[in-house]
Amino acid sequence: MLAGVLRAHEGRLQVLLWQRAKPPHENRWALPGGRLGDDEDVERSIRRQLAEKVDVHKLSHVEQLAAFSDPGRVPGRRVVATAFLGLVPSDVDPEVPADTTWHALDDPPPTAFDHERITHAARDRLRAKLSYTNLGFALAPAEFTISELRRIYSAALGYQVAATNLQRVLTRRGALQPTGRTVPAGPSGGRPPALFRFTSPGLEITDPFAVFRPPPGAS
Amino acid sequence: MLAGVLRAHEGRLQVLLWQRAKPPHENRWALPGGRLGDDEDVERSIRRQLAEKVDVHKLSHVEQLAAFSDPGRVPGRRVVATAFLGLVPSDVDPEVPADTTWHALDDPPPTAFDHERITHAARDRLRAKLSYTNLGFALAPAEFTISELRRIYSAALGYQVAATNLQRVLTRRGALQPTGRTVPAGPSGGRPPALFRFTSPGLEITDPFAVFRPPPGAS
DNA sequence: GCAAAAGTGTTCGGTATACACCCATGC
DNA sequence: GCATGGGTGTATACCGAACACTTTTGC
Repeated sequence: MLAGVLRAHEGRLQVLLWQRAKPPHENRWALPGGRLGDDEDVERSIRRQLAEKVDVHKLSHVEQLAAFSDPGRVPGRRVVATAFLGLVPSDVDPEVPADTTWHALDDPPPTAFDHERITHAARDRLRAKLSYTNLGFALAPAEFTISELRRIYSAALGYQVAATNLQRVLTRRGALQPTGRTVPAGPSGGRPPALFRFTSPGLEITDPFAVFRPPPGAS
Repeated sequence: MLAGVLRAHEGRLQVLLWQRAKPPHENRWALPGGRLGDDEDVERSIRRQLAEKVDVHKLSHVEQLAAFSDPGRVPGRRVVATAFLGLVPSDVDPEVPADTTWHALDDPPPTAFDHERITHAARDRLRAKLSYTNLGFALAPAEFTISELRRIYSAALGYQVAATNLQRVLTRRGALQPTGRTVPAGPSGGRPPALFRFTSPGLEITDPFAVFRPPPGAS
């Protein structure tokens, strides 16, 4: 039970890590997680584990990645880890324990065990789903300007996306809604940006990439 | 450790099930699987388990689906199952034990535990990947006509796909290659069909559905 | 007025689909 | 020759990317 908890912050993607105080891999940085309890399924369990590091209510999305099971992944008796992707909106800065901090994904500290691989799996899942779902809602504040959203998507994807197309694509898919309100312009002037929100608070597939599509009438 | 082993057969999608001889869920049909050994990772383990039911060499593809962990999914002590999708080409008919047979997915027998849910997860994964990868290679024989491939895709997807578009899309993506050879026409005449093969023997993403694409120069 | 930032209109290229048409065989 | 199934050419619709242009503010 391990989670790669990610957020977009200051133009970069960050992952939540805690520093191990004891061997093995003393002082290395590890993903939060813990053992599965007898009366919970894996998703409930990882949310419980994460509650100790991040306020659960700050977690905007959690999903299962895969089981990591290489017999040599940790020293000693083999441990199978079910890995998760967790997301935190960019406008909340949850309280975290003293041993725990955010680290830029592109400048990682020394990590424990196979946790860097798991972090990469989390990042790759996020990037893929940003393209064909409305998963951006989990990284963005409840309301935001297109510029802010552009920064978030650019940080998460690792390259610049154009605000024009971002707005158009998400709007056409019905994922984005104007609130009708605007926000004052910045210090250097400019037109005051409009505020938008995501239409749905939950994960939806907005681009059913299905080629070989079923005939329009079919279910 | 459970696997939904699927194949396309006679226009339908089938799953490999064995009939339980003992309680719980006596006489119900279950997915093949078993316990994880200490010295193997989950993928190696499921291949070993499946070797008892299906000749491993007949398995054209295996991939992890997810962990199923509901505390009530099996009676008694909770068991976490890591589920897999397995695929068998349509031209091989592996020897299977006496208690084991293929069942049409759209006409399932009484199944044990949550195995029908897992079967559906396997089917959904297959359908999704047929659209944006070359995964068809795992369902098709090594060489095939477009008509045969059309039948396989139609069976797997659950609706009719047009041979014209199937050929064109897979060819444009570079997934399909003509062998240059043809096969005699059928009993009712007609032009002798050409034989094709898949370009790559392994899974490749042929349609990077990425919207918000990176600038062409980027990695 | 001018610079700056936001947002819209328009064009273009690529891809999937639909459908008409041509091809090669058995009888 | 004709029916049958295989394969190609062409037209259409849609979507995302790029870029020019307009709008609205601060100074």
